[in-house]
Amino acid sequence: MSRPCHHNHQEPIKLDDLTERLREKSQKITGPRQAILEVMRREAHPVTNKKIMALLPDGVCDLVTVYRSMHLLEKMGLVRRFDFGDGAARFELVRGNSEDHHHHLICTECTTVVEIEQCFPNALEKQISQESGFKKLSHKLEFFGICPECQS
Amino acid sequence: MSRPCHHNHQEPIKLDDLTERLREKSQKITGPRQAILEVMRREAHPVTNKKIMALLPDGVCDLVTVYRSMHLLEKMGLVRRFDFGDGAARFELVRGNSEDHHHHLICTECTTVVEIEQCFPNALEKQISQESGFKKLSHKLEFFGICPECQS
DNA sequence: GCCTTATTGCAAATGATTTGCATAAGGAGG
DNA sequence: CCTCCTTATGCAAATCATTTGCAATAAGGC
Ligand SMILES: [Mn+2]
Ligand SMILES: [Mn+2]
Ligand SMILES: [Zn+2]
Ligand SMILES: [Zn+2]
Repeated sequence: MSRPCHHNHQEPIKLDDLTERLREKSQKITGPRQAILEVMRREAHPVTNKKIMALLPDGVCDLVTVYRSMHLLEKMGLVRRFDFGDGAARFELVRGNSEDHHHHLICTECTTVVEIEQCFPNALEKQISQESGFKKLSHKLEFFGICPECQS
Repeated sequence: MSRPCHHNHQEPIKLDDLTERLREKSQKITGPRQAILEVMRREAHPVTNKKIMALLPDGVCDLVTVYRSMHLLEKMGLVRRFDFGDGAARFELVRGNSEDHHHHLICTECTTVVEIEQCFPNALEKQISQESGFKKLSHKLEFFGICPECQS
């Protein structure tokens, strides 16, 4: 069983947040962008551009617009990009503190995804930074395995 | 400064290893495969197919053959695949115990690579396995940062 | 409403990786 | 060595995700 979720899954101010931040940069609040954010809010796990497109009401916009919008939302820090190792990028809405980050556990059989709260220990990352002389360390970490369903 | 390297960088039996394993599966010991392995032995860090192709003596083989060979070597456990987040797969020769694995620290400015010995704590991975019910856990982990050279 | 500027759609370009298929080259057996 | 069967390779073309160019369109400040 998994522990209580630490992420803030209900945060109704996201659309306003978008509006606000877009205005600051004199970017426009368009139908596609709002619709995409609506889709992202409903998703519990990272989704691909293609999937986002499919979840959008018919005719909202072109796939290219989804790509461009995700780049924008990523740059604005509203979504985060993940890589599950199949060639397609996935995005997840950033909820709560944008400093936080988390990882995933993906079933290699059925691609079921579980949100993971454990993270690479900060002390170890600091050690790596010191030993290497590198600054501004970050990491990409995802877990793979076989889910209960697929173990039969 | 980095610590003494724990990897077995001089292991002259690799080609025979290849020969042996290939024979077992009635696969052929071809020029391209031997040449590619020679290239891989000289590389300290993961390299892309394109780079391998460039490091090969002229006319050894086609890029497609490099792709196919790397798939084979990977399946045979002689090389391991890495993903540094730019769309190209990278491969590194497996030296020493094939159970071992390690990670990398990549400079986001100049793509300098440092081999990292720290790994995600086994205890934590076990905990994740128990909490999720997933089996056969593994993980993909790479670090990013700015190298000393690029910090100016 | 008007005007400037950002945004979109659509077609086409990219780049990495894969596939189809006819030809070439291993290597077991003689 | 020579033969034969099977695996490997080259080359061209196909895929797939993602990006770009450009003309047409929509936002939103005034
Ligand atoms: Mn998540
Ligand atoms: Mn390495
Ligand atoms: Zn599963
Ligand atoms: Zn650097």
